[in-house]
Amino acid sequence: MAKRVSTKDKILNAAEALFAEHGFEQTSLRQITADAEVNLASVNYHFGSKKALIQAVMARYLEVLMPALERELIQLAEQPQVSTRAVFDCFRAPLNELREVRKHGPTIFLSLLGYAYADIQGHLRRYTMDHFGDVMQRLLATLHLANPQLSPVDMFWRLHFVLGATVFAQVSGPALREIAAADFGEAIEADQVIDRLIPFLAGGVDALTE
Amino acid sequence: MAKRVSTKDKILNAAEALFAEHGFEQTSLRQITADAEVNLASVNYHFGSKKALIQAVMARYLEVLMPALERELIQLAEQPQVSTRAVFDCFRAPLNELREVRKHGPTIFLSLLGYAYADIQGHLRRYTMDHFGDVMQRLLATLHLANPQLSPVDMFWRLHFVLGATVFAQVSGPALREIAAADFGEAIEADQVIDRLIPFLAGGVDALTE
DNA sequence: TTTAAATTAAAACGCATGTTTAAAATGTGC
DNA sequence: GCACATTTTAAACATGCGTTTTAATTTAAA
Repeated sequence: MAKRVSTKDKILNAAEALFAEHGFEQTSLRQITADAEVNLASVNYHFGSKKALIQAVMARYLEVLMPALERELIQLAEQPQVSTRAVFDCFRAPLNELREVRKHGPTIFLSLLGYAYADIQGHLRRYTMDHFGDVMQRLLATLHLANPQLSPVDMFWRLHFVLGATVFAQVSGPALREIAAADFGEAIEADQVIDRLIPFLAGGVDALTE
Repeated sequence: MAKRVSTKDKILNAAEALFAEHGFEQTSLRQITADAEVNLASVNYHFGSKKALIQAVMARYLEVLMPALERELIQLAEQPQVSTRAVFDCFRAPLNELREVRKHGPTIFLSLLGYAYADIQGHLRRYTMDHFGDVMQRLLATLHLANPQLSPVDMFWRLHFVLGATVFAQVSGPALREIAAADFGEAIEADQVIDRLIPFLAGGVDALTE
């Protein structure tokens, strides 16, 4: 008794898996529709274009993550003391909530975000900026609470270094985990990468300016 | 009296500029040969394939940077004390030497490196790993001198976070500099991004493990 | 100057992409 | 059960890509 899944959802599920593994540009509609076992034309019928499909895939996660992250940041800002580490820890719970979207939601989303950011010139920059813009502003403000000694422009740059390390670690994650397992005999899960990442990021943001 | 430039060099120059701005996959041979004002087929005639052209573009910089970086790292390892910051400062002189290859050599090279790394699945991963492998080992070893309290696998991950932040900062650099200039009225040069980056990286590597 | 090699040039090839079309099939409300 | 809207299907379309081919041209050696 297989449960009926709509063509639209079949496409979204197949697309997000392929996008997370190979990136947006590297994934063709033919691969997606083959995996989803639907007709090629149904993507354009249901979503209009590949661009719109990409945004729909991202939206499923953003609509869960963004309100949760904003909630955490607002809550943190009410504390008398705010540390850089506490700011980054704000991401933990919202990312974990993505598990409700999908089992490996946190990993998938971060991979997608990585590819979205890597696609510098593309339409995704504007799209993600439109959705991330206000949260980024709040992030900057909260980080400034934690590091009042850093100028806004200093914090701007460090926040983007943080983003860079994060999305890059995630995109390179599978290959790196493979290398690490081979070289150090220590296989870590994808989810644990962020545990290694957060202390690094906090240390970088807190570093003294030169 | 215009100086004669060989077709091969015209292609290399046009290709590296387009690659650094748009990435490897996003740049077509037709764009390159149009900019270089040479025939489309000359790329395959002189280089054999687009892959080989990409490698030739990278090689011009790698052949200058790698020996210089190795020299610096060897020299540093002879010191009685090695700090993380000192390790990253080892990159400054070798990167600056790329100015002899081209005026904006350091910036161009880091952009190329960013795209090379972003191209996870591609042939460039193997190519760059082949050329970077031993230097990466030396980097790991030198960083371990600076941070004996970190385990090799910890250092492995942090080094890749470093790489991620670096290449991402460079690829996103132009867009970010634009935003920074608009939001903070402060336009910084591409070369200065690395001055902001190095303290961040050193702080991240030196951070306490959780 | 002649002859052979190296280079440039224009055109086409084969392939993959996103998209559109038009007909067939399915579902839905009366 | 009919009529209409929705969805699925197969095929073709238009475009851009890296590459190859073949001939013309330039260069260099004899």
